[in-house]
Amino acid sequence: MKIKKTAGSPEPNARERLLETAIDLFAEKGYAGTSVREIVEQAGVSKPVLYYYFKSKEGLFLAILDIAENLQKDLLAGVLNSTGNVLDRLLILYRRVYAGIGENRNLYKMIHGLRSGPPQGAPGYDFTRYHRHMINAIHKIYEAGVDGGEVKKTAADEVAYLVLSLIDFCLHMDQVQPQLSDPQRPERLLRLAFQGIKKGMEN
Amino acid sequence: MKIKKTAGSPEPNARERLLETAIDLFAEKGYAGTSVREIVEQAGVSKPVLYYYFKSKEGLFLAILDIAENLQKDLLAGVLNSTGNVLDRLLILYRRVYAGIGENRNLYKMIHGLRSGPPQGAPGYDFTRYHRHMINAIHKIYEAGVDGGEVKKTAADEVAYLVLSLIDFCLHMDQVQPQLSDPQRPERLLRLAFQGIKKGMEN
DNA sequence: AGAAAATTACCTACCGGTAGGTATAGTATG
DNA sequence: CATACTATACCTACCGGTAGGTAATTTTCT
Repeated sequence: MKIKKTAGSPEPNARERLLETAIDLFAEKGYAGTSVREIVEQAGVSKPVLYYYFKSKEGLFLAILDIAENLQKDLLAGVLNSTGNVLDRLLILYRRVYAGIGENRNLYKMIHGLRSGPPQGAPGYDFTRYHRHMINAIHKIYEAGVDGGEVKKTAADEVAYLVLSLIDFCLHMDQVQPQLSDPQRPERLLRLAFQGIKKGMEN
Repeated sequence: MKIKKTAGSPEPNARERLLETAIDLFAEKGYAGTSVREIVEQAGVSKPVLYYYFKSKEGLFLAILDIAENLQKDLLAGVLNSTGNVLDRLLILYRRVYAGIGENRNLYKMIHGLRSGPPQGAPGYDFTRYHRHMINAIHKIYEAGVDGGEVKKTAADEVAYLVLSLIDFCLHMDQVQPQLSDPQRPERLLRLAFQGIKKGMEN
């Protein structure tokens, strides 16, 4: 009983290749800017194969987004298992996210582009979910710090926005201006935000 | 005789209408997602009119970006004429930017989408210029504060990134999740960043 | 066990429709 | 009459999607 076809079969199957190729192309040129012809050509399959596995260009697109959301869910679940003080845990959050993005660069790039840009003819999809998941995670970490008396009790919401804003910004920089990017910057900005900018706050 | 447009011609001319319509559509659906047919139809002109004033879809696109950059240049020049302490001037910066965006919502939306997303088949254009202009302005404001002994001397660059990150983030929210947006948030976040998050930093 | 039927996984060739862009012929005004 | 502007009609290339077929595997029936 064969497990798969021709036991060797080292190359990923057509479905897998289509997903990977589509992620790359959508990330690079956007949804409307990428034709199914390009995708199937670069994936080395024929057009109906795409329509066989996903039933349309939109179906392929949505399958990719499904993968992405599961990745984020798993990642954040892992982060929330961490222990330590607020700053440490926020840094863990950032590092894991950063590492996750490094492993799926183009997937993140694609999401990022669609999250902040026009739909480009792509099917309706609520991209704010990724944002909400992040805010929720930061909120939980911060609340643990409030309970432990480590950080100010006030304005947990505001802090979540502040933290996410600088993480988001650094990831954005990394994406858009990699030559100016610096993986250490979020850590510095987080410390800066913790200590305050004003003179006399040197701690 | 045909009653076309009478001498007065109070309505914006075709060129103007094309620009406005294109901004709206590019903002809403992206560059690749918008066809020249849609643009000319909605602008109430025929296709060759577009090719007469701008010589291609790309030409129209670049003309819009030219307008946008001049708007930003003028706005930042005005902000740098302001006086006061660092926080006040940063708030002025934010408020002017926010007001400017309010007056040209779709123009900003279009830039924002292209700045953080894939080119969508749009002609090459360095969108990082907008970012650089902002960083420069914040930097100048902050340096004035350092000279006046108002803020920490260290890490002027980092502060510029911190400030821009939260302004950017709030504008992004305003764009992407207006229901969660709050024009007052940047002001609160700026104050929070100035004072620090850590307990004992209450000022 | 072995033939028949169904399912899986892919192909070539082509569809109607629309994309960006243009050739040509006007009209209005200085 | 020349320049600026606008309309009709049309071009080719490419778009997303499909019709119809096939080779190979798996399932069902006897």
